Amino acid sequence: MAATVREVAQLAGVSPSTVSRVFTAPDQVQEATRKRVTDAAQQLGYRPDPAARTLRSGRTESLGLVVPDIANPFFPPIVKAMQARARNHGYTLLVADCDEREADELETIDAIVKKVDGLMLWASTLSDGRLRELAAEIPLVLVNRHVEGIPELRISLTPGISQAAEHLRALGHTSCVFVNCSRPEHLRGKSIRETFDAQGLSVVELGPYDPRFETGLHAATLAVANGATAILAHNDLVAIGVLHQLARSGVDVPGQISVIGVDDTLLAAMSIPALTTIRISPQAVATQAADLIVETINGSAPGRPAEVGSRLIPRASTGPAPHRA
Amino acid sequence: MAATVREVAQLAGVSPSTVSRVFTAPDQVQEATRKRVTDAAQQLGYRPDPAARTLRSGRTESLGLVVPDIANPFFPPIVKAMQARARNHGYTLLVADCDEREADELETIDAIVKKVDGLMLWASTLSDGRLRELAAEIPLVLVNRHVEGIPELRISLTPGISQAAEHLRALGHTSCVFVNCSRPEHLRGKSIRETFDAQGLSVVELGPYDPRFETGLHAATLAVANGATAILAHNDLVAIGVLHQLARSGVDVPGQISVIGVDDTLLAAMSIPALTTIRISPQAVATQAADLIVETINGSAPGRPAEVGSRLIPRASTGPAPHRA
DNA sequence: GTGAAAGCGCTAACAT
DNA sequence: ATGTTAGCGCTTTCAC
Repeated sequence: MAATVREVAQLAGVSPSTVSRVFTAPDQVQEATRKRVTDAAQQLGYRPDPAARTLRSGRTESLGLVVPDIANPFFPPIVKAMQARARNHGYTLLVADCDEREADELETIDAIVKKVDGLMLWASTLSDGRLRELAAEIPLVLVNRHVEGIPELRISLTPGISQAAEHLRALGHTSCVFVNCSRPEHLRGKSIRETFDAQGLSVVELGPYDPRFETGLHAATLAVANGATAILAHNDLVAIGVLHQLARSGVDVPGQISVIGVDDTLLAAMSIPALTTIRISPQAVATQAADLIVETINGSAPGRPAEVGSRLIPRASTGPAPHRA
Repeated sequence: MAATVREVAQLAGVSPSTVSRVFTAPDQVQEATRKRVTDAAQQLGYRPDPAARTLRSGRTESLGLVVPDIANPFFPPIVKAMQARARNHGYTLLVADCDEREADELETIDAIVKKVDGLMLWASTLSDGRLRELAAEIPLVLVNRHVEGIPELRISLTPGISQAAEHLRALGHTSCVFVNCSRPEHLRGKSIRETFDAQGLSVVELGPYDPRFETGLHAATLAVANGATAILAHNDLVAIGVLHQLARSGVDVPGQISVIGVDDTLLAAMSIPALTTIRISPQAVATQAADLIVETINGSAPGRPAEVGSRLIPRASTGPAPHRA
């Protein structure tokens, strides 16, 4: 069961190095020899020991991903896709949840740095300095965070926001509310204001709040009081909160108010009415991030940041603006 | 940065063994010596190398969890809680998604067996024989699967189902439909029939289907044609499908039909109307599974299977049965 | 309570 | 194309 290279080598009548080669560089060993080794390995149930391999070679064949909250429905599809992509590259994915807390993030990273060949940090809360230190220690990729000199995957909501603005304008809306739950430095608010302005839509920004269901409840009331006919929420979760509050208040969606979310989590497709939302492709994000970290590990990372876009998924929660009373 | 025990030892004026002890059995070394070592380690930024440690000690300090589909909203809260619990025990959690396919499950397990000290398999599709082989190779815990002689965590829906039956009876329902998506050997159907019978509720079983949203759409139509006043769905996802179809057909929930789900995923709390569901506590599941695998690793596993229960979470999708026409 | 010595299983450098 | 040799960084006897 716990066979070693040496035992396999002996049974196959070759040296340990040859056995090693069969598993790491098969084309360096002759067909016939390779077969003998493979057979011997099979017979003994040999599996290379990753720890020994790592110790000797310095490679773990693992990639680390640190996310703020894996219970956030946005992440599981990304994790799933990334795991598949990592495996294509020959890596195992090690996912760590740091529970949205900075102290935990450091601890979480510490717990896995030495176990992986590269690290992907999602919206890291660490300081620029710490991140630079980290990048000096291990190949690093930042998602949704910019630090000069560190490889980065940017998720751009701009296309989706433009499409949302066009969509709303085409439906005759003029007065919108944006429920903001980003930290100010993210500028999501600014970008939305500019885009909507360009389409001749007025936007009142609410917040910043926490990106929670209850925020949606609260914001819906404010938006109604405000006389808005369209609400763009920070994400699907908040949008669902908005939907709930509107349903509770007897406000018809989309008859009286249109609602748009962000992320296209499964919540969106399954709400009633189904939620119009801005989709960020989990596959695209996962693939790009994985590819980028692998390139970084190989020293072949391109200088410019990778980027994934977004697009509007129109569903039933948006419709024509109501006629003026 | 990449300091070793030897360097730390030298700086602290002690032997490598002492440095090792400071990190693995601190109470075996004197206060003063320990302090010298800790300081030296700090100064050099020393972190023990997990690969070397594993190679020498045979312990990886990691736990593996294999789930059928991490994008299923049932799992992320469990993964999150389990990661926290594992960390409490001093372990890192390695999660692997096998995409509901048996071939992938073997491959997935293979990819991580040698990297963990113990393995938790969720609803494994492997044969009893394979699982026994695996259990001989590595400490193993099965969740939602029974193989004689292998430690097991059982998730019992019985309490939740009883409560659901009582709940429906109290509301005056008599004619129910159960949308089954389990494989027959799971006996979920049988257990529900017996429990509902005992409460004097008639149950028509539909299926088995796949546990998908669309199944709910389809089942809703059948249930209505059937004249049922209550629908118990295989899980929340299916229940939401039912809700959608009913909304589309103008059937009022809970006015005309009551709907109950299973799992209490975030979909349940967020549907409109909010879904009455049978909750399985992710914390309980995660904690029990993690504790069980740790006990198994330590050779202190109890003989009898661990079990976590369930309970009904009444929300807005259930109400009094309509009066007979 | 601390040190010296050995070696976990593998791969990389070098030799052939 | 294959073998020989050495050693990755750590923990674990076994002495003292």
